Amino acid sequence: MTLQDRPADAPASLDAFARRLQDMAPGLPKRLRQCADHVGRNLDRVAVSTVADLAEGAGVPPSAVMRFCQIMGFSGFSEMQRLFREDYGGARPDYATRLRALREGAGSSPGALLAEFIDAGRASLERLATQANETAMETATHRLAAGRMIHLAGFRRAYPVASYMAYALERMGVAAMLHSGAGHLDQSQAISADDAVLAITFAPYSAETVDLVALAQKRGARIVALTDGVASPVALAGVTVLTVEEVDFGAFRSLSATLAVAMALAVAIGTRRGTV
Amino acid sequence: MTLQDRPADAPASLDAFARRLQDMAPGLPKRLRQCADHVGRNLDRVAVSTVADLAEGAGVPPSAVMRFCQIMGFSGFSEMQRLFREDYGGARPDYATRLRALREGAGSSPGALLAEFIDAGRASLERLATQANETAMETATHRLAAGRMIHLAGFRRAYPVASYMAYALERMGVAAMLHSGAGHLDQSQAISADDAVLAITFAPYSAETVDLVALAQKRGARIVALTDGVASPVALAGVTVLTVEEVDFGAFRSLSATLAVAMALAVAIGTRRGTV
DNA sequence: GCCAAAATGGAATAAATATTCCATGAGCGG
DNA sequence: CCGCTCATGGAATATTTATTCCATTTTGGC
Repeated sequence: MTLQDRPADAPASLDAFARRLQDMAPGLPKRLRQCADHVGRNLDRVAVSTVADLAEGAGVPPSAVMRFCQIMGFSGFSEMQRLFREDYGGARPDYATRLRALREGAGSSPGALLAEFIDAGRASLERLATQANETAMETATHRLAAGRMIHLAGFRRAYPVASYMAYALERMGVAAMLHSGAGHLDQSQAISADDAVLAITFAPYSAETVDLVALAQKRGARIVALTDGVASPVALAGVTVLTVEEVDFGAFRSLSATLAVAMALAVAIGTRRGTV
Repeated sequence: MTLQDRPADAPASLDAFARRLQDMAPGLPKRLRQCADHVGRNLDRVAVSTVADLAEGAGVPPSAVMRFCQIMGFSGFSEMQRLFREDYGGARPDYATRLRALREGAGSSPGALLAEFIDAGRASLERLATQANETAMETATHRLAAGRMIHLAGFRRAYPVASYMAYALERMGVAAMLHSGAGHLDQSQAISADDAVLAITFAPYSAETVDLVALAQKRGARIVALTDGVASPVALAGVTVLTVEEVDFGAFRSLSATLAVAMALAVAIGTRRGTV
């Protein structure tokens, strides 16, 4: 790889750009490597930066940045920047502005609180997008779809998630049982080796859920856990673990990310079962 | 208002900018008015546009844009753009890139579905931020907090929202009753004139919720409805209506925005009751 | 309908920014 | 250690972009 052999074509999208960056970065000489690293870590600034800005950020002279643009397949910096400016979907500034306005209210005014919850929800979703483990979700889908029926366990703050999933699965004709704890009946006896269990729980983990997972494991059921990862007590051997980090606001957790995972699972299961 | 008397100081934030735009726009002559309108409707493009771009978009010559920048209090376009570029928190390109990558999978792969749900959730939250009615939320908070206890009604897909609210209110020591329909008991008899009712329902509106609201109205209870606005059957006389538009993905609705409103209400009520 | 004040458009100029080029230095194989 | 190739930095240049200025048009008051 030398500076002579540059790709003939420019990346046509930010994805293509990211891919090419990944491809080329390892074989690049020092200065160009610095450019690649800096650009990679500051993709959002490219649209609003000058050559000089980027050069300074990367600790290289402007001419190095120019060379970098060229080996990436662009005629120069301007062409590269055009890609970033066009693709830039926009941070919906109306949204941002409005959010600030809402937040201006007194600390406990409904508007200010709403702004916080909106922000927590959005942050959770964005984090989920970057952290989601597709492989784990594939595995989870297979295991849950393979069961005769699906047991849903989620109490306290996980209960809304479990109940929405129960609703979705029911709508798609997938047999599911929501373990609600209603009437203090011990529904866990219904779990058999043919079944699949989805346990949803977050710190502080409710004892009912942990017990239910232990029982299900003993019975030989397929188990998937939707939890917050860090040393979750349901992350036993043989359990497929899906982790979701939610952003809290005050004492209350946004459920946005958890719900997104739950719904994606539900629809994937429904599709796989061919019942939709 | 003439072009002579321009403000001495430049807005220091996008908020301040938006406020000033609002202030000044009405009294502006034709061309500058066009600039103001165009900029106001394209705040997200300012950071990545040139004077010529904006001028073309607004249908005015570049010099008009320059004058516009100056009457807004900036020394020129560059200074104004700097404000936009700095504030430009960024569309989290990692997030955007990752989302595209997820979506690349087959239509029903869990990853692709997850991307859709994440996007629907985020879109819902952003829309909520711009459309939320603070006054209505204030009113709703007062009415709900004033009741002896709060009845929560939400079935089918609204049930997760109602149940999370029940959880939150319980945690804050606010008396609340979740009308679950379990056991086919008619819990609605519990509603008295001293109470407040929060009805959560979306098209197709469940009959139970509509009936419950009608009964509560007859009993003289304070009623708040969290619904999707367009001719909702629970928007009766005397009912405080909070509208939330969710973005659907396929057959399933994101609950992100609805949950954000619900949680903001819950915490506002808890605070008002002084129990937190 | 005339006059003054304000607004406008476009061309001229200034400034910022991108891009090229080449002399120099570093690294590598023989 | 020499010679070759490739990488590098900086200065010179080209291009784009912002900004000013002023002649002309429009507007509003009398």
